[in-house]
Formats: sequence, structure tokens, C-alpha cells
Amino acid sequence: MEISDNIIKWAHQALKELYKVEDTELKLVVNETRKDFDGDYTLVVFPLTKYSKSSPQQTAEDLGAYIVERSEIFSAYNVVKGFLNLSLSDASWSQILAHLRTAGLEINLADADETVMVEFSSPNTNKPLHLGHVRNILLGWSTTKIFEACGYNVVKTQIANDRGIAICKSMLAWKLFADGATPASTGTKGDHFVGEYYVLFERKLREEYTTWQSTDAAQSLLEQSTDSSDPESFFKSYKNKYFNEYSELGAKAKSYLQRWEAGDEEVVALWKQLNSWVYSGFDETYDSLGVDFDKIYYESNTYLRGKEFVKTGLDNGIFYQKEDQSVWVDLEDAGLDQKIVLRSDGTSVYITQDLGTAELRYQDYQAKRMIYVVANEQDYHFKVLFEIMKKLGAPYADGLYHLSYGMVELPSGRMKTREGTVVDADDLLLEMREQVVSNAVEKGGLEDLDQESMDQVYDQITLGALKFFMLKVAAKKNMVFDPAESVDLQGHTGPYVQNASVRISSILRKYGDKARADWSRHVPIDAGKELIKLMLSWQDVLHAACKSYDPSQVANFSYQLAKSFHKYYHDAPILRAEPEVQAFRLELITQVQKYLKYSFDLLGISIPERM
RNA sequence: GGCCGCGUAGCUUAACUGGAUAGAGCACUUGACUACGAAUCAAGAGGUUGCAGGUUCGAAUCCUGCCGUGGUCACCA
Repeated sequence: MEISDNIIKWAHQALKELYKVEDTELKLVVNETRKDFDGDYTLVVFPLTKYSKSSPQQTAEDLGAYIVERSEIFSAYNVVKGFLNLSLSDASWSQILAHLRTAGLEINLADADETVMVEFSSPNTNKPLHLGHVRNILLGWSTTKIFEACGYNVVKTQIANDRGIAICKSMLAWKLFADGATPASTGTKGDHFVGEYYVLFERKLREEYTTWQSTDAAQSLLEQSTDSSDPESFFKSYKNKYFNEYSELGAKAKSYLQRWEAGDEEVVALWKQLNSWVYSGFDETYDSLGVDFDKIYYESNTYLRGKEFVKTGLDNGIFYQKEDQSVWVDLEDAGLDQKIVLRSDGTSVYITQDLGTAELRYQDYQAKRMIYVVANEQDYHFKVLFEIMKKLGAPYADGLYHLSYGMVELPSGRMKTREGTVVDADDLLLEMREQVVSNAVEKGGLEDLDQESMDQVYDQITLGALKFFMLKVAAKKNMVFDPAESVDLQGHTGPYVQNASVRISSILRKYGDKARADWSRHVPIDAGKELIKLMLSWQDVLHAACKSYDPSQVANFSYQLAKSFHKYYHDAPILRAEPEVQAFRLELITQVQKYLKYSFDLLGISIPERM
């Protein structure tokens, strides 16, 4: 029972009878009526005047009279300019409520047995997860829930970037300076432990570099440089080259990388040791965020893949080889550049690996759709990747989607490792939880719960606050994360929505199992009508969220519903109402809670019974 | 500099993808708790939707050009 579809159907019928319009494809727009006008739903008639050959007002009058006379659910209409406002009849409200009791929360947008793969998180294994990862993880998780709700089989995956120079830096620093320390011996979470050695490496390297800058060799390089007279900026831009050509630490780290690629036993064992520490740390963080994965791919297993792709691409003439043996693809006809896909020494580059991984995943799951949740700094990379896939004719090429999201910035600007402004995921959760506990203690009311139940409620509120804060903003926008504001539990927040449900639980608990009167003839107050209309729009919201890969639409829905409920709660006494009224209201808030819980579940947020 | 995003109240943001007088939250001012739970509600103030053109019945939304801002332009990942 979709009201807007219903209106469109009537409008088409009216157009046919009144104006002999046969075009059933004609696109009509129906909105919910704005609050300042009478009515529940509004049909925009401006585009129809070319058929009616009369003014917008007259056309709307004609359509309104036609529909109200014949339809049972609309009892009145009014016209403002070219807008036809239709009002639902008194009798239809309880019918719609009855309908909502059994209406499905899920929809089906998928082909039979259609699988979609969602990649998210995808961390480097040399340091802990931070705020940026949190946005990624929450977006990815909610996306999987939304696709499941739309009938897809979903495979949650990530690629662990577990090899490369970064982890080698941590390995080397640990080897040189740790003196055998472990996460267990120091009481440190594994990923933080390894991260500390990465930071230590960078610090030692900086010290080494500073010392080197005053050597004769460095000074003569500075004098020879033409593009920069200022020593500070010269050495800043020279750092990479220093690392690669002069640095002792750099040379050692690079030798680790080479030995790793050669399968050197000692280095591989060290690498495994550090990574295992990191994974156990990540697992804790994922666990406290309430997320998990079906399948993890490791870069160390896949980074050599993709070469067969390059070969077929060469055979098909899609790629070409330069004299130095490097392989390239020309994407200029698609508005992109020429891009290298294989180095002159025959080794893979980043994109080669992604080509191979996509193919591997397709072999594993036959998913014709793959969603990559990756920050927008890689927009260009994914354009190139998808374009290459198309050229290669991969059967899943059209189903590849980059769910690009904006950077998370702090009020002071972008997070910078150098300046120590990176917000650690675990620290953030702890701080927010402290705030939640202190608010709850001040507010009181949970004293009779045992410690375990109380802890669970605190966790639910903490995660509700964090997840809602991050998911309410449209993914592609950069967002400003204000730690102070994020722990605010009032206003446009997760706890505000949770509180609506908690209030409903409280009423239902107090009412108990007593029998309820017949409510089928009751007509709700305005705030109740608002709730019914909102719930009726749910399937459209879910549809749009899925089509646009956008959890923020679900977040906005739940907030709207909670806000309308809080008003209803204020306007409509329930336990003190007459039996018939009471029964209607109990049913209404039962349904509201169902929609609140379900929409929040799609955001990855659970709702407590008390808070 | 080329290419790709993004500019909405002091701050954080929404607007059903072209529809009515641009909605909310925070902060600010004011009112409502011997209560179905005040993590709430109600009211006030706050806007030339970066600027200038264009497209049409109608533009925050589409087009063009500026301005600001971020990202990206490696045989790094």
C-alpha cells in the first residue's frame, strides 16, 4: 500500500478520462504535503497543463474532484497554485496502521540469489585504527546491512595491507630497540604495540636525517640544488631521496623488504609475529565496534596476482609494452591518462594487484557487484581500475562501485601523524564511554541493574552516539569530527533516537499484557498522523538508501521518526486515555518502536530497553 | 597548472534528485517536571543557499564563468 503510487495511478486514470492522455509513462511527482498547508500528500500538476490546456489551478481542481469522488482513501482536496493537496479520510488512518503491523520492513531489489561483495576497513598492519578507519568501517557495515535488507546475499570482506615498507619499518625498529618486549610483557594492545615501533622508527630516522644534514656531503648537495635556496624546504623535499639513497635505517628497512620478498625465513618469521599481534589488536577493536567479516584477503597473498591479466591485456592489444618492458594502458579515450600496469622489472604495481584481487573474488563468490568502501583520495585510482576492467571485458565490470567518502577532519584541521593529532579508534571509544557513564550516573535510574546489564547499556549508548554521529552525514562529504560535540547526547544524536524507543518500552512495560480494546474507528491526532505517514515512507527510504549507497538516509529517517514520536509522547497521553484511544496509541507506538529498532539495526546500532 | 569533489544560519548539517514561505541540531534567550522517564517538549532570534550570468511555469539542485577550499596528478600503496 504505497500512497504515492496510489495517487499516481488515480492521476493517470483521470488524465486519460478527462484529457484523453494515453501516456502511462508520464512521470508524476508526489510529495508529502508541507506542514504549512492542509492535506497529507501533494501532486504537482504544473507539468500537466500542456495536456489539460487549462491553468494549473483548474487542472488541479479537475484532478482533485475526480480523485476524491472515486477514491476511498482520500476525502478532501485543496489547490494552492499548481499544487493539489489531498487529505486522507478519517477511516484510512486505522487501516494504514493495521497494514503497518504486517507490512514487511525489507524490500527486494535483487535478482534471484544475487550476491554483492562489500570491501571495507582494509587497514595497513603497521599501526592501529584511527578515526578515518572508523568512518570507513561504519559506512561499510551499514551498507552491508542495507543491501541485505534489500534482498541481496552480502559478503563482507577486507584486504589486509600486510606487506611493504611500512611493516618493515616496524619490524626493524622492534628488532633494534625492543629488546624482546611483546604486547604481553608490556601489557599493550597488539596493534598499538606495533604502531609504537613504527613511530619509533620514524623518530630515529628523523634524528639520523638531522645529523646527516650537517655533513659535508649534504651541504654540497644543498649548494648544488637550483630549485631551492632555502635549506629547510630543500631538506624537506629531499627526505624521500635521502631515505632511499643515504639513510642507514632506510637501507636496513629496504633490505628487510627484499629479504621478505625472497622468502627469507628469519624475516618472514618476524613479519608473521608482528602481524599476528596487530590482528589480535584489530580483532578487539572490531569486536568493540560490533563488526565482523566473512572473508579476509591478504595483500601478501594477492600482490603478485594480476600478471595474467596483463598478459591477456597484451594479447588483446588493450595494453602495450614500452622498450624498457614496462606495460601500459591508454585510457585517454575515456578521459583518463596513460597508466602503468606492470613495472619494467616485471613486478606488480598497486593497480595490478587490484585487478588480480577482483578476479580472485569473482572466482570465489561469483559476485557481479563489488562495492569498495575507500576514501575519496583514491577516486582517480578507482576510475582507472574500473575502466581497465571494462576494457578487459570482465563480466562483473559494470557492477563495480567505489563508495567514496570524504575525509574526517578535526576542528583544528586534518589529522596529521607528524603532529600527533591522529584520533585513535580505541581511545575515542573509551573517552566517549566515560562521558556516557558520567551522564547516566548523573541522570540516575539504572541503579537496580546488575553491573553486567549496566555495562551493556553503556556500550549500546556509546556505540549509538558514535555511529549515528558518523553515519548521519552523507558519505561523500568531508566531515568535521568534534570530539566534544560527539559525546553530546542531546539533540540530533543516536541517544536521542534510542531514548524514544526506551520511552516506548517503558509504557509498554507498564501497560503489560492486559487485553486491548478495538481501535479500528479511532482517528489519530496530527502528531499521530505524522508518525503513520513516516512509517509508510520507510520502503521508499530503504530503496533510495540502497540505490544511492547512502546510510545517511536511513539515519535521517530514524531521527525524523524519533523526533515525531517525542512530540507525540508529549501531546498524546496513553496510559490515562480512554480504552479505544489507548488501544490505538499503544498499537501506534509499538509500530514506531519496530521501525526505530529496524532502521537503527541497519546502521549497526542496537537499542536498550532502559537507559 | 590539468583533472575530480565540496561551498547552505556563528558552528554541525537536511532538503524525497527541478517543486510551495530552504528544514533540523548545537550554542544563545524564554517557558514546561508532586510525570506514560526532562538524554524530553514548546516558543524566540538567527539565511541574498560563495559570486555573476543562463536554461523555464519554477533553481540550493541543471549549464557557463569566476572566487574559496580539499583531494589527486609516482615504475608508492
